Amino acid sequence: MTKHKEMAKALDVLKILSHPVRLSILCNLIEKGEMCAGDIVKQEQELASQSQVSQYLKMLRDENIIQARKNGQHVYYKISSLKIKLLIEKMYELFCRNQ
Amino acid sequence: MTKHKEMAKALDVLKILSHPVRLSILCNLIEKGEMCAGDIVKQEQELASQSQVSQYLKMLRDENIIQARKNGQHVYYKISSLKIKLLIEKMYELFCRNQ
DNA sequence: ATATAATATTAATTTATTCTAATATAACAT
DNA sequence: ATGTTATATTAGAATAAATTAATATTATAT
Repeated sequence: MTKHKEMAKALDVLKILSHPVRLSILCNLIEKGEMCAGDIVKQEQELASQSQVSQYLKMLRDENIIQARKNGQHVYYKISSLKIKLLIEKMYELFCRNQ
Repeated sequence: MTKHKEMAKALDVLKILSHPVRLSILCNLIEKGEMCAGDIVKQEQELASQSQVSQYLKMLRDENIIQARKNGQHVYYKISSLKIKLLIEKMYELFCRNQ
C-alpha cells in the first residue's frame, strides 16, 4: 500500500470509530465475541433506534470491520478485523485503564 | 474517570484524529519533535490554507494534544499528550507497516 | 511611526454526517 | 395464506463539521 492509501485507510477507520454508538457496538462485540442484531439494538436502545443500529452495522460491514452470519431470522455479528480489535484494545488501555 | 467520561474522552480524540490534515500534522510532529506554525503550514499547503492549519492547531491545543511555545514572532508546536503519541504509533504499526 | 512577516480569529457559506420516519424483506408460526 | 418477529433499506430533514475569505494581532525591522 502506498503511504497515501495507508493514510486514507486509517482515516476511514477513525471516522467509523468516532461515533458513540458505533464504538460502543464494537466494544461490546469485543467483550461478548458474537451478538445478534436484536441484542445489539437492545444494548444501544438508550442512544439509537433499530434503524440506526442497522445502518451502523451496515457501515461496519462495508468497512470489513465486522462480519455477519445469518441463522434463521437472526443475524449474528462479530468483529472480523483483528487490526480494529487491537486498536480498540489499545485505546482501552490508554484511555480507560485507571491512571 | 467514569466509564462514560472515558468513552467521551476517547471519542473526542477519535474525532480530532479523523481528519486528514490534523492527522498529518500530528504524524509530522511525532517525526520531527517540534515545528513552527509556518513550517506546518508549508507541509500541509497542498491540502489546507494558513487559516485552516491555524484552526486545526487551536483544536489540537484545546484538546491538550499539542502544546505551543512562543519565541518572537514564531510559535513552536509539539505533541504534549503521550497517550495520543502512543495511539498514533499503534495505528502506524497496524495500518502502515508492510505485511 | 510605518511596513512586513508570522500567526490567530471570526462569521458566513458549503459540505458531510446523522437522524427520523416510513417502508421493505425474509423467516417463521398458525 | 396471514400474521408476526427480526432485520434492512430508503429518502428527506436536521445537525454538525469543514472551508472560505476577510480581518485582527503581535513581533520585528526600517
